[in-house]
Amino acid sequence: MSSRRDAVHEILRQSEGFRSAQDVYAEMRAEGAKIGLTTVYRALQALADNGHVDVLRTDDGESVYRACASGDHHHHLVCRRCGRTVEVAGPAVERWAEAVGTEHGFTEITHTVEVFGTCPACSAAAKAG
Amino acid sequence: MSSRRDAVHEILRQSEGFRSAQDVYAEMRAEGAKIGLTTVYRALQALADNGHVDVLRTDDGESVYRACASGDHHHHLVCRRCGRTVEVAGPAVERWAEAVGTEHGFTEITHTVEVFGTCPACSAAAKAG
DNA sequence: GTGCAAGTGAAAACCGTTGTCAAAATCGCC
DNA sequence: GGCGATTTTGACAACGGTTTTCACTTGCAC
Repeated sequence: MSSRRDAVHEILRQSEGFRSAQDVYAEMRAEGAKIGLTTVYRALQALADNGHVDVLRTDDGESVYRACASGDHHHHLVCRRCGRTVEVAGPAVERWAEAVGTEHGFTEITHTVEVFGTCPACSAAAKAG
Repeated sequence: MSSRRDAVHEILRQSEGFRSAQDVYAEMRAEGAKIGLTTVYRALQALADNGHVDVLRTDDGESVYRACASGDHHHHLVCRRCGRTVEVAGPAVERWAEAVGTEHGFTEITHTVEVFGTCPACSAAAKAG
């Protein structure tokens, strides 16, 4: 229905890593798209609600979004320099989280797991520079 | 040196779970302490920098702080209702994160892992209510 | 007491995000 | 195609947590 939402989704699909709302907005405007910041936020929220994109919070409280290949539950290995992201599955971690929770009598266990590092390209660049 | 910072630290020590800066500030004022919000923020940042308290971000972007018993690396099992927190160690998770990173050629691997659930008291209360 | 560095806090600035509301686009129906 | 109803859009204002600013106070050395 909404071409704007699709446009936002498309930007994320073309991105290697997580992008912030402001970032997506800036890129769309730079490409000449006529879109408002409000609409970008709404599109991202809607996409996140439908599970079409993954959301996480950066250390400084910004929400960042990514169109992930897998719709299933998975985690991310994110380069802290360039933001490039690899989707990773971790059955062991899922089990561990569940076990830790039930062990203490907790129910309805959920968890957040993110792995950060410096990707090969960036560590090479750092060494060269 | 600063008695204010100690006071802030003390509030956290007496708390069961993570507390927000505003929350700590409100409590101190309620107790009659003469302190400014600015100072609370500064104290919390300093404590976090020195590793005396752990920090994490809530889903709505607020920073929350906790004085943890262990100075070592550990994770948290947090009740999503009352905020009560249990410190948990997860050697398996540490290894998994490291392995996932190196497997993709990433270096300087770090990770964030938090487990959320409903604690026994809160799930009992929910059932009763 | 004097001088200086560090600490403090009220108020303002900041910044990402969310709400408001009128204009514009789209849909359903004839 | 025409037309009213509904949805979407976006400029702008508000919001809320955090950070900065800056003048004032406090503690310490001399």
